[in-house]
Amino acid sequence: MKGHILVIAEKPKAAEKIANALGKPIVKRKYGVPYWELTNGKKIVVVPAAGHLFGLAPLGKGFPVFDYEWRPLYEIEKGASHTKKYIALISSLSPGSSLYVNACDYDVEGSVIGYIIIERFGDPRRSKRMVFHALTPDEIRRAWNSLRPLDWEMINAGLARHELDWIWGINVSRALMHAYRVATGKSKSLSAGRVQSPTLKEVVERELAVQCFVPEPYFSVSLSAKGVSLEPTLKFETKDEADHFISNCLGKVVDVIVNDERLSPPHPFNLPDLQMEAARLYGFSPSKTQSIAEELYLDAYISYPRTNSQKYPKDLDYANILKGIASVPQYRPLTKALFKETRGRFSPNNGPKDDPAHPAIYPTGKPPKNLSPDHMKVYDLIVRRFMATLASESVYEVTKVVIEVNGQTFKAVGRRVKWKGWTLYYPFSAPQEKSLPSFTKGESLQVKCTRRLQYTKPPERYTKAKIVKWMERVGIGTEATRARIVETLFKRGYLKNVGSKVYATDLGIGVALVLSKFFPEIVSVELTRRFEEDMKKIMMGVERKEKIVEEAKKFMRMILAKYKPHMREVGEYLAYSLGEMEPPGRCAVCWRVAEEDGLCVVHKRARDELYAKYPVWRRRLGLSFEEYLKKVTTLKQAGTAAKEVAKALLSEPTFKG
DNA sequence: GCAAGGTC
Ligand SMILES: [Zn+2]
Repeated sequence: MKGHILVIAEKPKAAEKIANALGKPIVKRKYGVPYWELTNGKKIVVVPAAGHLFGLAPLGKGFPVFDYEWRPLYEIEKGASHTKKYIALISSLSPGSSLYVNACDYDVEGSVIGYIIIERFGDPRRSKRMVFHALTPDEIRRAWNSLRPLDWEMINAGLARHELDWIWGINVSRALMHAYRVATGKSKSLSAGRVQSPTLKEVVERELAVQCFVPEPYFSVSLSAKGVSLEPTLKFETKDEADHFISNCLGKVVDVIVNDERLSPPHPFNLPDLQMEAARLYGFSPSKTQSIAEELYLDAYISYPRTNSQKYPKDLDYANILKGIASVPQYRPLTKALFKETRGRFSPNNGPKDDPAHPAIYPTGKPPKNLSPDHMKVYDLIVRRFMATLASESVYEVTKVVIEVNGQTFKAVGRRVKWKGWTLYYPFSAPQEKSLPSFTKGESLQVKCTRRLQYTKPPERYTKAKIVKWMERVGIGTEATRARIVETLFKRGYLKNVGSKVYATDLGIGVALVLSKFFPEIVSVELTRRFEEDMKKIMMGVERKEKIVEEAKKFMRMILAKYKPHMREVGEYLAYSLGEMEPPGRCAVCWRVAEEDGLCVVHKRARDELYAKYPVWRRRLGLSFEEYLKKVTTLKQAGTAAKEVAKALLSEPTFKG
């Protein structure tokens, strides 16, 4: 066969590794993009993509819209101008190729990235799929020697994912924007989607739970002996019950147990864990941590960061990486200790989580140079975590003193380090040490009992990092997209930050309510499960992509037909949420539109909570309803909406007279 | 102008 073989990689770094594994390449440049040429029996040209180079775009204007086509990303997306040079390079090197090899990551998106390129500039009939599970020389050569036919099942599953997300996202977004325009004559960027809308709903639900929260009173009794607090703290419903307990506070030490507690090293970092730790320790937002990690990766300090894996690659050269790390003075004592305790035999504490295309995050060993303080913080987390995953268990001597008071057992716990193990390298999640005074088995002692009137706390608000973690837990979005989608919700004005805490705005609450009513599917994580099942069917060959997409269009037409008569009503509701229009029937407490009993959704929920919690307060504290409402208005634990309703009720004639 | 998904 004449002509060269064109190998298409997903990104420049992968292209370079593939070329180096297949022979002795010469690196060339065209349009500012590197590519690699080599001879291995035949002439091989390895070219990089930069992720997706093409995307779906509508054919024609209007709403609803069901016609679309694949177009170059730089034509349809702001901020994608860099893709132009990659497309130019690939289109210029494609003619005359005898074979096209899709060597993108082995997942559905990689299959789509390579396929669209081949379909545009090459020929699917003269194409192969290269399947590798790590970018190591051996694995790449193995994959090269067993090229597979084009993977139509994965391609079609991936194309279906793109089309389904587009059909749902674009149409429901336009449904919101058109409603707003019908009502106000103005235009505004509003959006909805399979991933962002369930996330918005979750944060809005938390917002309402906090705003409407009415605490419950209880009496706590905390115990201490010899100045050490005992666990657990007791909770009583009434003062009498608590007083009954503290009337006799004589304790007896029934046991003193000394045990070794062994703590396993942490798992290797995947992106969500890194984002969580950087947020916990340094207050970094997930998108900030991600962009720093991406820059460290592009400068070759760390491996690929957009991964869910908690497993290092099989034949990673740990010793070599550690030698590189040792060139930084502050790490040298640590690498030395690690070589000593492992005797150079490294076995990481790999975790359970996997990724179809990339291993866990690890440092490459390249000595850091001129890193900004923030880059250094993320780099430091990655290096220390890497060493900790290779280190031994840490061992604590744990002393448990069991004390009986009034027939109930309590304990005081002391903790002392016996062997630091992994906490030497990664001290950020080491348990606190605590020393105890001496207790003797059989000893009688006076226990100090303190009774306090306390109030239950509202649920905690999300931080950006916790939202990303929630998305991961319920299985929506990917490592590459979660942080960005959270930022999108902020950009739309649906969410805002107060300090590090996330609040839903009135617009966010309004959009979530509208979507829940008219497009309940899009605010549910179940839509993602349905997409996944559809993709599985396509991959197994039991269903055709065309049929799945047609069904989605049919369903969308149906729900949009039901929605259309309500457009003005929805648009006005959004305008009320933005404070741009005055609702005809206002909430008795705020400016929102009244839904029921003269109250908006928020204040109605707060009122229901107030009525539901009163019996508890009457029983426990013997308060009248009026006394209860007055008390609620003074509590910091109570939500703002709950306080507002309590004040409104107090100003009613019943209480005034 | 809107999604979610890649990656610079
Ligand atoms: Zn209200």
